[in-house]
Amino acid sequence: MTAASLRARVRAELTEEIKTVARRHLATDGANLSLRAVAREMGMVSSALYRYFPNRDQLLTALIIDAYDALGSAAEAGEAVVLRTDLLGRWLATCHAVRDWALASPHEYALIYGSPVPGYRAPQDTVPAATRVPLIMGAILRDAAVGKPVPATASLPEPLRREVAAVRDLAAPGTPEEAFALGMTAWIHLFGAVSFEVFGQLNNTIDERRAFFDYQMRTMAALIGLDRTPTASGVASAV
Amino acid sequence: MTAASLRARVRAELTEEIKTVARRHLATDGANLSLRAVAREMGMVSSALYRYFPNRDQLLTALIIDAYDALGSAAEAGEAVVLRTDLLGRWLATCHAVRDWALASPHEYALIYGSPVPGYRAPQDTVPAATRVPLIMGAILRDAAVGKPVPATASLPEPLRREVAAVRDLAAPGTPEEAFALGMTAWIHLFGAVSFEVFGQLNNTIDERRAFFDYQMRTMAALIGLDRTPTASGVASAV
DNA sequence: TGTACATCAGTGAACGCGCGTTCACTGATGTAC
DNA sequence: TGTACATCAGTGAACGCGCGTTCACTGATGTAC
Repeated sequence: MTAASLRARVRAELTEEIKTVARRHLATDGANLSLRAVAREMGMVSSALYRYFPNRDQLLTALIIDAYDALGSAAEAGEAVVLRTDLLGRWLATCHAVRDWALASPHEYALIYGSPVPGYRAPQDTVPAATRVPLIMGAILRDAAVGKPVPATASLPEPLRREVAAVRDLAAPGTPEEAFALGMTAWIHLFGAVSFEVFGQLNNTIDERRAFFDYQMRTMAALIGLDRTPTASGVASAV
Repeated sequence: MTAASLRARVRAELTEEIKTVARRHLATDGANLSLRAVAREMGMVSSALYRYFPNRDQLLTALIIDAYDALGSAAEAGEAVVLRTDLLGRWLATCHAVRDWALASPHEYALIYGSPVPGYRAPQDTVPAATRVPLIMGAILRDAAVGKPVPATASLPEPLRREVAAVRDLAAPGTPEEAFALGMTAWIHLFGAVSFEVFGQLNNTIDERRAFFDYQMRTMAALIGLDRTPTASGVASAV
């Protein structure tokens, strides 16, 4: 390792540390994170942070991308462990991994799925990280669609059907629009259920959070026609 | 009207005006609303606001209660117009009223269904206003349940079943747990779908927002077994 | 009805904080010859 | 290998703001006798 790469390495480590400290501050300050507080905690003068991030918004953007990536990795890891033929298991594993991550990192979850930060506009760089969870679900949908009839659904008016088809082509090519539209509904439900729980809407109502979530995800799985395929023996339990 | 009640009346009007101005400021400041900015816009000195609200948190609380009430009124008004026997129509009318209100008042919506405000803890006074929408849905569920068999659902483990039953007793007494659990799922989906749209998760994905929402709500309505009852002729269109 | 007193709304100054960002600078680390 | 120069990280002061809340006060409105 040359001396030059040592400096680069220190820089990379400090950049990571700034983000770690900032992540912790999300808990107290929410999205109106204080650069000065972060600098203080790092034992630096506030202006020093400008060597690492050009301004507050870009630090926020970095945190957002990291959050999407952490969530995506957690979901991918959870899903990867399940037998490929166990579609229901893969589905539930994905959903529970999303929920588990959100409960463990509620403020990062709020950053990406909560109310938009006033005055902040997320740049396009967040997109690839943000699509990781939808892509997992798309893959499951595609596997589920092979050799199945087109499901009966509520009607999809023509312009909507075209938009659904466009998304389908990215996430689950070959899947019928009807099946994919149900899949998008389940995807929205997943985040709706997690947000409800993480943001406190279930307080004083349901304490059996995990069971309730599992019930909902199974309900949606049934809606999109997932089940444990009987040809696979010794199916891994996903939950 | 006596002179005393005149003073009281002016006070009530100013209290309303403060809230109206504060509501407008939610758009720029989000939940970290500035009292000084509100006072400035009212042409008052900031300390004068303390004659009307003891502190910033209580002003926020008042805004939250008002938001829940506005949403509740909108939903009740939308639903009330539909023929009582048209259960699907009542359901869709409620859902669309919620969505319409949220799109018209996105920052107030964020205040009540977005990420929690760091450092703010909502007091119990918000509860009655917050339950208005669930109560409408409960009434529809109850009407839908009469004379129908218990629906088949994913399993409800015993402790969860008991909690669902407790909520059911408040919102839709007499409804089977299975039907009510599906109803709660649909309720969560409603707010999940609205949040997704209002918080921008559908950007660059689906532009046919209303059609997509309608599709989803119909899908959930089918899940809980709602349909237009054939005995009612001349059913009012809810959407 | 008139007057003395109490209530209340709004003022203005102050306390004690906070913030993001810029800028000229020092001194250490790395590079090229 | 040694030296001159360039790059870079971090400092500290400053700019120009912002904030919630308290407090003693003035003057108008309302109440009781």
